[in-house]
Amino acid sequence: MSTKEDYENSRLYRIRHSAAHVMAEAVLEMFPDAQIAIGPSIEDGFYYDFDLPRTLTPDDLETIENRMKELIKAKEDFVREEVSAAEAKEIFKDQKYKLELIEGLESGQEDEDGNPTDQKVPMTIYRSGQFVDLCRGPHVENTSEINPHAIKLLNVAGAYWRGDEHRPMLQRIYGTAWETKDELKDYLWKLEEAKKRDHRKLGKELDLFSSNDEVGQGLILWHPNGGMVRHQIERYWDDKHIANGYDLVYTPHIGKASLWETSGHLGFYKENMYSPIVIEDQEYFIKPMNCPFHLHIYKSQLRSYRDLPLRFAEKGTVYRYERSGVLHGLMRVRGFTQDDAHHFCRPDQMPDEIDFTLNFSIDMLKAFGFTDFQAYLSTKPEKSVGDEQMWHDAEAALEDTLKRMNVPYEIDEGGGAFYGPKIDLKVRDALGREWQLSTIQFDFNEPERFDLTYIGEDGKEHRPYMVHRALLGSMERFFGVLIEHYAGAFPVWLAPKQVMLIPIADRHNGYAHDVAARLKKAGLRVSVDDGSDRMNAKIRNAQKQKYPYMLVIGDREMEDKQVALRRRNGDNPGAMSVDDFLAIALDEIERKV
RNA sequence: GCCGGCGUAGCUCAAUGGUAGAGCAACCGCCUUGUAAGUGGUAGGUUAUGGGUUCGAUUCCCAUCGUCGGCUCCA
Repeated sequence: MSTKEDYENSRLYRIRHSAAHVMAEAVLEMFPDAQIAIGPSIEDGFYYDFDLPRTLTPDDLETIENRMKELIKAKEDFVREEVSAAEAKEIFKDQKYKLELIEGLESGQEDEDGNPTDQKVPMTIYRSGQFVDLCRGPHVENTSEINPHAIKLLNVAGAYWRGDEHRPMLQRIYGTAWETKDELKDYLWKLEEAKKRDHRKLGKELDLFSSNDEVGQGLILWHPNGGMVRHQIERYWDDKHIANGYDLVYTPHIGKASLWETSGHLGFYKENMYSPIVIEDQEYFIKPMNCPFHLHIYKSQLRSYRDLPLRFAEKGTVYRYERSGVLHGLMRVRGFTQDDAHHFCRPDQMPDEIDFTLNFSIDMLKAFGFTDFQAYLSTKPEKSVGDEQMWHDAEAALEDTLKRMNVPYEIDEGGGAFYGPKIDLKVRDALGREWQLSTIQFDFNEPERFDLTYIGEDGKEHRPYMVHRALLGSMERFFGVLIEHYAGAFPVWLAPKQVMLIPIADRHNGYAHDVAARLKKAGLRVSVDDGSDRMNAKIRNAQKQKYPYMLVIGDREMEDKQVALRRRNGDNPGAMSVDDFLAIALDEIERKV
């Protein structure tokens, strides 16, 4: 895997950045009064932000793309020039966003994209054809290095100037660029493939879940098929937790305002919480997190150092206000169930506890078929509680674990929660996309606020350390990721329906039902298609529903007391005894393949 | 929340300023079938909701709701 720096030094990066300039040139030809903002390379492509007199249409994109191809063929050189602030201001005198960037550069506080920096960047411009941009580069030497058959404009979207919602909304054109036509083709294929795997589409096709106008946005209805997958996930999860020193707990969905005062949520998290409900003159809030309840379970009795670590786990359903525009299928919802747990331990146990948690997390994700992980260590944010030393120690402890366990990680400076630093784990799915699932978070805040203690060896009260963690993240998001990872073809152990029996003619129905009963008794999830369709149609339907096993039953099978196995991947092992099939199925379930 | 697109039958999608159409699914038949769609028929829509323009709106305009692509924010 190449790093970010490698990418920034790559030819592809220069090609994309240069393509962004060419695009801006084409747009400026079309709209001479356009105000241009910034246009960098990004993963898989580039964009440029514009302030235009009217909104762009898909037709405009085609026009712009065609013009770009002409400009590329014009073989224009990219010419770099270093300029003074005054010269820059003269060149960009009609470009208000550029002038703003120039001021930032001049102050030495910002780079040419307006990001804070502590080193003063020399002011440079790049010219290509009629176009000139304030830009650090680098670029290709000449537009001819951009392959006109390997670029494509993808879509237009709104984007705030400098990503700030209080500033003007600009129009952003996204494009992609590659070195060769084939690479572009591969990329577009990947986009198509991603569309096919979209969990929202598969959720409908496989009848897994839905959401509904009348219920409310961001609130998920799990249908029987989705419910079965979830049940299997949860069953495995429960067993694993019990086997690994966790206690399962259950807590209510609402709690009194004073609870959330104590926890600090009303101080730090209120904008994500729903309005209170009033019961007998007392305000109650729907929980956005489970921790305060778990803390009270801890506090329900005196704890000895011998009791620690304590691990309370709960699949706790929480509700958070999310702005309507951010909701997305199962990935971002307003009501979700976290696979939550809180660990309480002595300070000396903390390193082991973190090691354990990260290990457990990775094992859990591996069981579901994820093998490629990337960790992010998030450090102290601006708004935070706890003293510097605690933060430093905790961050060091987390980092030590990552190093010990050899998990590749990046530091997300200032990305921690207000109450402590955290490790987030992202998994890479079958298409190479990253999803954030696990999070392991230190908490300096709540043990203090709730005055948690344990009695130490010395007979005195001590403050325990606390870790929050969610491994799958939330059942909703995890399910969404699972659907996309497997394109709906879940491993047998998770598949909502495992076996479809396909009698060829009506006279085989009785035997098919007998076989079904036998398989059900062995614990398999079995259906019988005893309708009047032809066998071919029955197979097609079962394939589309992604049944892992189809068992065809005709005269021969009935005669020999067998079943003819067909797998959803098209493999056709043929006739075998019911016991042989059962052995295969149960083995694959056991091995989670 | 913001910018832009979209909302027609359970699903996928047509069509038009003048009574809304197909395929699949559903239902009722016929066929009794050997590894991805046998066949005939029936039924199904106040064109998301509420206003407005118009002789007439599903089509044009506005608002609301939902949804999609992004931005910002996150499990």
